[in-house]
Amino acid sequence: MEKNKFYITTPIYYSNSEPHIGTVYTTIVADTFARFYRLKDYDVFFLTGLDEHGQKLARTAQEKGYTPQEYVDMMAQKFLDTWKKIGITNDDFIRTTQKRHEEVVQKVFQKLYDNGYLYKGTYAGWYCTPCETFYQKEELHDGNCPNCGRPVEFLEEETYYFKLSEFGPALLKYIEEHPEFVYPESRRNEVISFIKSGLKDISATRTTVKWGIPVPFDPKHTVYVWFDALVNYISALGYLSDDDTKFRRYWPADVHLIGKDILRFHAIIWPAILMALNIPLPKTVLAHGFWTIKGGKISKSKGNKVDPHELINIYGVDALRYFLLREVPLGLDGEYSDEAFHRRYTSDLANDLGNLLNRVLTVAEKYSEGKVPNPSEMKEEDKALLEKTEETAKRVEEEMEKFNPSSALGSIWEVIQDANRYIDQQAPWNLTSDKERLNTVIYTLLEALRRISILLYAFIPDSAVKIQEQLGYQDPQFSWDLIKDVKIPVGQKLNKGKILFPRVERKEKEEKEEIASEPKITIDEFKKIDLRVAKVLSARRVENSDKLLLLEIDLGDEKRQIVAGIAEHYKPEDMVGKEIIVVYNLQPAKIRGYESQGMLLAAKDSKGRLAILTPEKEVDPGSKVS
RNA sequence: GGCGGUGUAGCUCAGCGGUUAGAGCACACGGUUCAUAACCGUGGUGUCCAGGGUUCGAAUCCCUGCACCGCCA
Repeated sequence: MEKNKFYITTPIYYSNSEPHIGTVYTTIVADTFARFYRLKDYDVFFLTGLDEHGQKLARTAQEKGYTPQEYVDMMAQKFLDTWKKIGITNDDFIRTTQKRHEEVVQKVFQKLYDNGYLYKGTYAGWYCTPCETFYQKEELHDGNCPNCGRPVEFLEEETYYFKLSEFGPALLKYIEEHPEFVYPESRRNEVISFIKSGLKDISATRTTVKWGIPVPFDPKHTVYVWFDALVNYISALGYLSDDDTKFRRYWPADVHLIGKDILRFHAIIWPAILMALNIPLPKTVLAHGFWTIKGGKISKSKGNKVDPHELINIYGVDALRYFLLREVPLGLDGEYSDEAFHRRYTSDLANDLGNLLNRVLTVAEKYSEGKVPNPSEMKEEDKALLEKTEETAKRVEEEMEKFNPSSALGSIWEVIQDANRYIDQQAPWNLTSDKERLNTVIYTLLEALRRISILLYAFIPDSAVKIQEQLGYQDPQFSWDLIKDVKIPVGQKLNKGKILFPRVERKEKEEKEEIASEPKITIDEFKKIDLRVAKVLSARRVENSDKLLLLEIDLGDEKRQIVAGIAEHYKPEDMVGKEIIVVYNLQPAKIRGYESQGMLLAAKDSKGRLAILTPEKEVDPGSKVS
């Protein structure tokens, strides 16, 4: 009988920036599902890759002094290195600059054109040259760019549209008939209400972007990156190419794992393209949440990023995998904190699991010569522990089918807790006068650990392997069937090794940084900070934010806008006309969609009162502060 | 502004019409010594956001308000 297949994808990541906690999260989750279904003997195909086209990327490459191709090659290596380090078991790595991909995109594009799903039109909008972005009239702020506040110009560009508007009813019908198509349900509702609000045709080519795939029937156009990127899911399988065996074998995808930010592309536009191509839709689009830090989004401009490499260096790959998979149910946002990470590591991995392995092997070393002992008849409590592992296997399967690795891990930890309880209750160290019973207890524990290692394999593979090695397996064996059928061989020599999850002393680093007071800086370092007096010309609240004000300020020779987190303390009208102190040479940052070109200085006391710094008497705007 | 979600123990969350509201972590006490100061047991705390309604009965259903979040415009 032919094996069941399981095709899972991650989005292809934009190679503009290096792997970060978000991309690492997505990839680890996908890897866990891939490993899990391989354990269950499915024929798994796990795809990830990179999105390497687009204007933004070409510009970044240029800024860094590379050709676009050199730059994406370099970035691809960084991604591959990271995936290797984390133990990602992808079966292919698609890059949109690969010929195999470009050819398929062109063929797909041609096919859609031939079938009448693409038509030539013009794209009209207000264009902000510095931001290289089109806006619709409603998006503008007082007629200016909502991003940088600068004037925009009305432009028209020739483009080919994809007839998305035709697919609304068919998509709705499909989603209603396939409740598992979008997951979790809250996202499904979002998709439905978006479709019901009416779909518009969507621009699918650009004439101004050169770093992209040329449109075969009109080469002055390139295919818009979103289209280019989506096709990766079938181009990697060889759709419309000479050898399409993989496409025939694996399509449709079982799971497109994505972040919630790209839900519309995957749950609306991509299915519409597939319908236009007359090929089946993916079974499930699974949208996960974001990681936040102290309630805010993780972003470079806030400087609150989490460095996955650093966590791996301190705690190990499996700790990172475990934390990301366990801490938060898939689909919800999760709050990252070093404390939470450390707590998970210490209490779950070190205390519960690592310590269990360690104490069992010590007992075996002391009381059964470091070998798997020969058990005599098992009592109820022995059988109960082993049966629990089988029940847990079923529960893990159920939870994974519901896309909930967090709960799956929760149930595995119940077995680990049971095993800890079992060893306490049986107290093998008190059984030295009853050798038969002692051997049975030790055997039961070793066998339970063997089973636990298989339960854990998809989630924390390195540790699962290490557990089996310590149980004396030369060549660790992982297969879901082995949870019940096979028993650990009597007489097998155990191989107690290093502590699985050694305790990590936290705080050292941070305490040094925080408590050892702030380091002194030199006068030269201080001089790097350019402080200026500015006069507030206008102020208004930033929409959807209680804390932010958008200030337009006069710096003598120039005007700037800054975003300041003072709205809870100052009303916009109070600010107008005030002179403030700003950091003039601060790297601009985008906050809530607005570019902040500086930072104002203010003092906050422990009671939460906030006071803005202002010159003691009026001086000309633009004056330097020193 | 529209649609949707969330608000439960110090923290993270489960429960979503029916006995005295639960789990993990944290905390306290006890046990244990095989173990990574680990493990096991016991224990407490909750105006279940606020107000109103439906019901024999509501954390659970309905309405209103507040707060936060998401999607859209």
